[in-house]
Amino acid sequence: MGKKKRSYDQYCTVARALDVVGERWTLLVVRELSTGPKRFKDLLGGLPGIGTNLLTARLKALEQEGIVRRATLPPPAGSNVYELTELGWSLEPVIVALSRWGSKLLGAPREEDDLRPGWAAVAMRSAVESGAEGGSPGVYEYRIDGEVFHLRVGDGKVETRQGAAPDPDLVVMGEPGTFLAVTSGRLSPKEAVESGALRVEGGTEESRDALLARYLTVIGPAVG
Amino acid sequence: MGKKKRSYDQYCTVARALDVVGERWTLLVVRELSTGPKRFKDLLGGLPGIGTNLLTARLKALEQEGIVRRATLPPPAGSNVYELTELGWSLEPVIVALSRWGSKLLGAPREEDDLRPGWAAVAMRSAVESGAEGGSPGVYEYRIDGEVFHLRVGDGKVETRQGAAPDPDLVVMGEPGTFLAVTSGRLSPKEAVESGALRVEGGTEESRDALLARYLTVIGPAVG
DNA sequence: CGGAATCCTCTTCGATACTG
DNA sequence: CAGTATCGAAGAGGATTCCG
Repeated sequence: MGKKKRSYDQYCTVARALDVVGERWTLLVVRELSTGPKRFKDLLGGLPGIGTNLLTARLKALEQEGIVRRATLPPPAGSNVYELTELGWSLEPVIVALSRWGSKLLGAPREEDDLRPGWAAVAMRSAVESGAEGGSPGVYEYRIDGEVFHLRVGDGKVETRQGAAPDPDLVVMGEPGTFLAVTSGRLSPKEAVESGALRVEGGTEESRDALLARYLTVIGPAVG
Repeated sequence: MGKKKRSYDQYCTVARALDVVGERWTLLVVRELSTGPKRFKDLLGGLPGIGTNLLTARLKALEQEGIVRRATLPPPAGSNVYELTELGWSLEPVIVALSRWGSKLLGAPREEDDLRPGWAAVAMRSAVESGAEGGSPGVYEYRIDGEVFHLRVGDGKVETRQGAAPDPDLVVMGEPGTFLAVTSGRLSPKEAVESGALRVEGGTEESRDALLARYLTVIGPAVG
């Protein structure tokens, strides 16, 4: 019994995209994988509220569409993980556009809201000025509530990945909520640093201010 | 009886965006309005398969979120229409990103697919090179299967609207399928014009080639 | 014309329990 | 750890009806 997938049946680029990634949870799975490969369990942790059956179903569908692929991490890890294919990575602009738009709506956290460091990392990636994609190259490490990410800007590309950077220009530390307050425009990066809500390390003592200045030209509120 | 809206309950910019526009049909309603205000009946026509009850529900939700507003067209039309608010228009990058990604997936039309001129117009808008948003200003009129749209590029903005342009630089005519073949990269604009699948008018006989050349620098396949 | 409301069926979702 | 299985609840789809 081939369960025919539900489709809008419209010969339209937008509808076709939504046929594939428009179902509930699907783009959030892509969001989780947009910082790097993850195990089933990690995905569950980053998607509170999804059922195991639904996550399985979404991953299976995404694999079938060529957006996600299963892989085994090189030793010594050796874990089975899910990762984005090239087609999957090409959804980045969609995630970024949604994140930038969502920044406008993001007020203060609500009582019932969950919050994960990875979500802050995704928001910070979308806060990189699109004009900066050509210039202002650099590698910035984020330590958010114990989890580590890095943002790499250069060669016309911007990427955020889980894990430490080999040799970051700058390290920025803080709570997830602080990073999100910055991307949503409720807190300026400058203020955040001055108040100590964000701590900055890296470079020599003399170069730190210059590095920070450069970093501040790269990021900005995602709103706008 | 406040039916509490379903939410991901994540303090995340992407999840917040999807809380608001992630439901089935919602972004397609926005797509329809992205070429200008429309009456309920026109929306139904542009969204084959949606029920009147569901369209009503989506419009009501969008209105409540401040994305859509009801308006009355100035005389002599006087129709009651739905139009995007400023917040609604700011969803353009999301529609464009989805359209560009969907262009990769769009093969030949399937048996069961519907096809509307407006969908081709949306795809053509997303095919405008992002680099062109600063330069190459111009107004291009599309006549697609009897319906008229125009694309305006300039001042760092790109917009497609229903209706004729007052004084277009160029008029391009053709079937919806042809426009979509161009945006999906299966047919080069140059070939389309040379084969007569797209007809071009406007300018003087001497300036037409220059205009067309300029137009071709503005658009390109949305894929990529 | 421009919706809103109702009814019924089907699919999808969400939560939990269970298994290799 | 990585999923399957199951089942009640919610949402979607389609038709039809009602209302101003």
